[in-house]
Amino acid sequence: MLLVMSPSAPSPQQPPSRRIAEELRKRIERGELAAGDKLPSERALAEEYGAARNTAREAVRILAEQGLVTAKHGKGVFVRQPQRLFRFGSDRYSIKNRETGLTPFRLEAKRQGKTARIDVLSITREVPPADIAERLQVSADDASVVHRENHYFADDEPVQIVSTYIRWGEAQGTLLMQPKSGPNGIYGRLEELGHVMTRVRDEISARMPTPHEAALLDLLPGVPVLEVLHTSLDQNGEPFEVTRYVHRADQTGLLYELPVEQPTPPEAQ
Amino acid sequence: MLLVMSPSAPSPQQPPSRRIAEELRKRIERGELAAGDKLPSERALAEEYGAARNTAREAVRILAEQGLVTAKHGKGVFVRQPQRLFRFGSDRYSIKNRETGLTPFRLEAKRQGKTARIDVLSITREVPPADIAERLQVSADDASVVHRENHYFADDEPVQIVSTYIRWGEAQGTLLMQPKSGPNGIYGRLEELGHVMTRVRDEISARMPTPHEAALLDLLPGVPVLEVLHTSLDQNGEPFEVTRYVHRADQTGLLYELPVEQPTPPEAQ
DNA sequence: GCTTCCAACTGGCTTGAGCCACTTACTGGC
DNA sequence: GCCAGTAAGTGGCTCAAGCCAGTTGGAAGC
Repeated sequence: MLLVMSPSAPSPQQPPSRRIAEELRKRIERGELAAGDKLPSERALAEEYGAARNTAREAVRILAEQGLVTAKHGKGVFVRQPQRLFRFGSDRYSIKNRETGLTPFRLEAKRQGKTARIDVLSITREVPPADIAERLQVSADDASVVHRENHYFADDEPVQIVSTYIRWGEAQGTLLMQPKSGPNGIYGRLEELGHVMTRVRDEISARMPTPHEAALLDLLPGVPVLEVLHTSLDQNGEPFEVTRYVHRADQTGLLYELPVEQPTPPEAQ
Repeated sequence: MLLVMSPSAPSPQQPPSRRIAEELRKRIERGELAAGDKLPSERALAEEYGAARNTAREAVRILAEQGLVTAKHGKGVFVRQPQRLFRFGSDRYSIKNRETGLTPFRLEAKRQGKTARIDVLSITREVPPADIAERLQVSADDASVVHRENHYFADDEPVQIVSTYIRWGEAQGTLLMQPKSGPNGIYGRLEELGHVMTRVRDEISARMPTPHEAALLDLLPGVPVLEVLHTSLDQNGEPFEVTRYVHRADQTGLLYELPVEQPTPPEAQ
């Protein structure tokens, strides 16, 4: 039983909304529509492609989901500007940076000519989330940690949400419970408690934001977040502090520079 | 002129589709709908909330965009399973791993009980993209590099797209132009050329996939990608190889473990 | 028992209509 | 000159209806 194919339609039959989205994507990639340019209105697109407005609208939604364009209510749809990434380097943990008296965030902001702002949202004793408890080696059933939540801004735009967890037993009654944690910040206090930051472990993942995070970070549709689960290890290899960073991925990136372990001579340590 | 507010509606007036999406999200977070469970059908949701099917459908779309649920044509909409992350550790560059004879990817796959497959897609001389040329310190106007494109699979599921760039001048006529690049892979050959990998620099960002990447990686809506731009530096601090990794973020993560630079004693080296 | 077919379910996508909210520029009054 | 008002344009969102395409399970035929 043979079916004769219609001689037309050599393409794999895409639905109209996707076809329109792809056409627009090509126009953007070819530079016919540059960053910042306004796309034709939904009604204009509909007419141009002989489709309903909803179909044109769906095409725009697809592009927005890909992070290519941004709609502004009452104004139009615009090609998104590729943002200069705010890089968080692995030297942000470097102790020598403390000598400047600036936190790594303020340092990086200054380097990029932006003003930094850090809001201390809360400092509370809490029951830790499971992943935190596991890494900090504390109980996930008791209020075994202190949680410091900070929000970071560059030029008054929210950039990252930072949640730091420290053992309650160590923080209790110290400056670690205060917004102003003293010289060299919390790492200064933790060092006084006998924890010298010797190694760090950063676990990195990416995902779409929760609605709560999207609101806090002022995120547009189609922008994921970078999540870094950071563990500080002291001179004995013991974890003494765990921090969860949630970055907006359209404005921030990470940079790790590290030495490569060379092969050990046979039989030697 | 005073307006008397209707005594109801204390909430900030969310549109129905978002309200439905939020209700469903709460049901999932409360565990009433567990991972793998099937949501009510679009038609059922519409009736339940007294809305049109399109509105219920929009609610489901919002959840899919957040990566919470996945629609399967003809079957239904299901709560997404949190996947065990395939972790790429910073020791993947460690030379001591070469002793096993396994590439880091095969090693990690074995550790997780999965079968690894690596497809060599192409090995071609090319004009490098601007970001690559800058990092490899070659011309972005000539065909100055060799581009090796590989696709990595775990249990036959695509996991990452890897594009490695090497200087054409060094690769020309060597095993670096061959799919089987000999003992210890390309790093073995590059070492013979006098480049001992001494430091690495990884630049990490997250974004939504292009349609092309989404197809290659078999990505569902609402799943971002992790992009790692990796530069290998030799004993002289010179870059000799740059690789772009594109990971699917729902199944992979990165792990960096590194020593913290201690403060240098004043005036000493 | 086996297979084939079909009905009823699922999501995928489009249509065309309508109302709302935000933005902009122009117009008219003062 | 200034300001208020308005009209026209934009996206945001919903509706009701319809057809298509996978999926599933049971009924009918062999």
